[in-house]
Amino acid sequence: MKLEDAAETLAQLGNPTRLEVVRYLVKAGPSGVPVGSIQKQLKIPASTLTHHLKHLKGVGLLMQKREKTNLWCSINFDRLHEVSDYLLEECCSFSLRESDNAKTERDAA
Amino acid sequence: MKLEDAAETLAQLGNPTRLEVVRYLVKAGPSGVPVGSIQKQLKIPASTLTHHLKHLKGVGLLMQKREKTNLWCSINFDRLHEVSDYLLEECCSFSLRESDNAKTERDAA
DNA sequence: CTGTTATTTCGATTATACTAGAAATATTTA
DNA sequence: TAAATATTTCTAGTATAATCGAAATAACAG
Repeated sequence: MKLEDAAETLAQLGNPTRLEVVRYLVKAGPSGVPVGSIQKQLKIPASTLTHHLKHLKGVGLLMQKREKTNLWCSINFDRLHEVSDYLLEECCSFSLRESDNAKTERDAA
Repeated sequence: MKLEDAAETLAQLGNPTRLEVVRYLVKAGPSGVPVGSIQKQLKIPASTLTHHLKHLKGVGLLMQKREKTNLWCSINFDRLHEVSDYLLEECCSFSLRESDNAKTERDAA
């Protein structure tokens, strides 16, 4: 994964409204949810939601599939994993050591 | 972790310059690196770098410690883990199922 | 076709972020 | 004190993003 792509994907996740949508889709699971359901459940104006869905789709986090008048949205779990993993690339040897230190510091505070 | 905090943290990671800095710090490990070294290595103008470091510190991703004229910067691994984990919260049951399917398909092949 | 529901486009407002040069402020060393 | 090095503040131009109402389009059901 290229840095530019990771940054762009993270930026899209870094909007409260979009992150809320992403979490809703994560919970909905692989079968997904229609746009309208997201809109009603999360109370996001339709035009605003469309705007954000476009962004999520643009970075490959969102998959869409039409069925009759409904457009079903589902999260791309692989893509989400990919960006999540990117953050911790090359840090594993440290993170183990750090967790111990950090825990000690937290407990002391 | 609250959604707003996660979004804000992800937003800060979603800038190419900052993500580059974060990765540099991740590789640098717990001991960290002085501001000036980041600046020279990544060729980021000093004022721009300070600006971005402030952002990273603001969301708790960056820790700083002064030593003589140098300000040492290190990544907060726990915080990084926290936000990374947040993205996949409540998706495990699905992702496992997905992985199993994938595995099954691989085994069958 | 006509009406109904679902979703998108348009357009405009408002706010916030990125960038970096120049000057200012530490902090140390001679 | 003076000079050297490290980092921050100030400032400002430019760009991009968030928001949402109203109107437009698309897809279907009768």
